[in-house]
Amino acid sequence: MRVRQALGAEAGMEGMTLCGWVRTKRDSKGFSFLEVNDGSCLKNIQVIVDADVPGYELMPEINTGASVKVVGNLVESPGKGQTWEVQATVIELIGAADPETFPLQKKRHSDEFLRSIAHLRPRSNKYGAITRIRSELSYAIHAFFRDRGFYYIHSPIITGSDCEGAGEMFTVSGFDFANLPRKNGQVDFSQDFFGKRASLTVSGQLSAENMATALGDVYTFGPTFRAENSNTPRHAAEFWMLEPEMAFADLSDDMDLGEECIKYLINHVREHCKDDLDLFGRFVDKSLFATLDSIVDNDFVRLPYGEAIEILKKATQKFEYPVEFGLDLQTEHERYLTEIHFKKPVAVFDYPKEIKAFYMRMNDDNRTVAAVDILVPRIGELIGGSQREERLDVLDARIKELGLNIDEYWWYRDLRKFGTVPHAGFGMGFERMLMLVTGVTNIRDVISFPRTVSHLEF
RNA sequence: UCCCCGGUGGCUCAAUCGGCAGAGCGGGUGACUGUUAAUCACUAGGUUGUAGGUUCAAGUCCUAUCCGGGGAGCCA
Repeated sequence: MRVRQALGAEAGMEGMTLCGWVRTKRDSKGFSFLEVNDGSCLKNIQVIVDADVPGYELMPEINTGASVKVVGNLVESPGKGQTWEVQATVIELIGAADPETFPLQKKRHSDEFLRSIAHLRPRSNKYGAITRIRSELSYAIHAFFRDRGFYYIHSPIITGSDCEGAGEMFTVSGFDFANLPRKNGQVDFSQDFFGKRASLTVSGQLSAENMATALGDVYTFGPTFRAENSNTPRHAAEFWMLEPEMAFADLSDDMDLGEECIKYLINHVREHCKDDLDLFGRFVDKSLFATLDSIVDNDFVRLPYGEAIEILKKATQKFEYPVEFGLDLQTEHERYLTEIHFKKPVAVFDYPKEIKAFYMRMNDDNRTVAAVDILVPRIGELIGGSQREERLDVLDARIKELGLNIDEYWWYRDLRKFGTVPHAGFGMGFERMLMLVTGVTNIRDVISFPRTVSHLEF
């Protein structure tokens, strides 16, 4: 039986067995209290071990961090603070934890220290809670899209395409690095495993677009990799991204989907992770629930980029970076829009073509493209999406205009040659969604084993 | 990559003008027949990130370097 089930019991029971890790022990003369946690929920269960219980002689070794097996009876607790407790009939020490070297105390630790013991931090309340919420949020993504008839597709992790167009890539190679084959001074990738240079994917979008032209509505949800030297609390070299793609859909459909998705995910974890989420509302961000309520209860603002520029120009606040049509919005501008001007999520759309990718659909004005960024308070850009350019001639013109090698895009162009359809999609950073939901401010704390610049431990 | 702040016991921090390195928690030992961050008593624990330098004297000042945090850029 797991702690979660025991604590939710309707009636007492005899002869139950629980396994878990000791969070704390309180000794008295003749008996001990153990707080046992098994990871199934935030709460511990209190176990009373009397001196005559078999195994009591090992109590000096049953310390914080030790794993134990408890056989006993679930009874109503006479003490305050818990409904149920376990009166042990047998206590078994499975694995001891030396109290002099076990690093987790029952008192609160700093996030920085816990990052240095990432292998043990899931045994703390906060990181156990994050891990459970992360699991539930993943499930919610599948539930949301499945309900709407989307198919979950698996885009490749290894890609031979250097045209995904979303940042620096990690090279994947089978070469012996001490002895790289070279040709004309350059590394000769034709001799490598794939016969060409291979990389870790930065986005599943092109695959998703491909599959949408056959299955209609699809989504990818998996790891992506960026070799960018960004050192911030919002970036990791390996992170998970959700990328839906809809056939026969335009930018307006895309914004609808993004808004609906964000609200659904928040509602889902609020309903299914109450205890865990409550910890964040109390200790991590006191305004968390007010923030989440305001996101769920209000319509997102839909703001053309041109109007966003006008609002920023009229702002009394001084910005460090210039505001001008044609320039990208900086962090300070995004925060002004979401946190000061509108005080809620803002979907900025129709960006100048110069600052957006080649595959985004050209608008009739010929100077903007059908792109959207959904900005949320504190996090900034949570979703980046667009309607894709489905007209072959326009796509080709953009590829040439940007000086890209058109031959590389042969299969992507084929999708426009054969039964092309308007389609749209977006990418959502999964960790950023988790940060929004929990109020956690550092991405390293919503990934169990974060990979960031010069950090590859655990 | 750039800018700012920090690094003192296992953890979280203090140490005034450059003048005896301290506390709480955690650990150990003991007390306690229902505890709840248990309580009470006693106790151990330090080359102040590292390498140089200035000084009668450096945790404190200077130089370099490493690590951590925050902000920015890049982006999700």
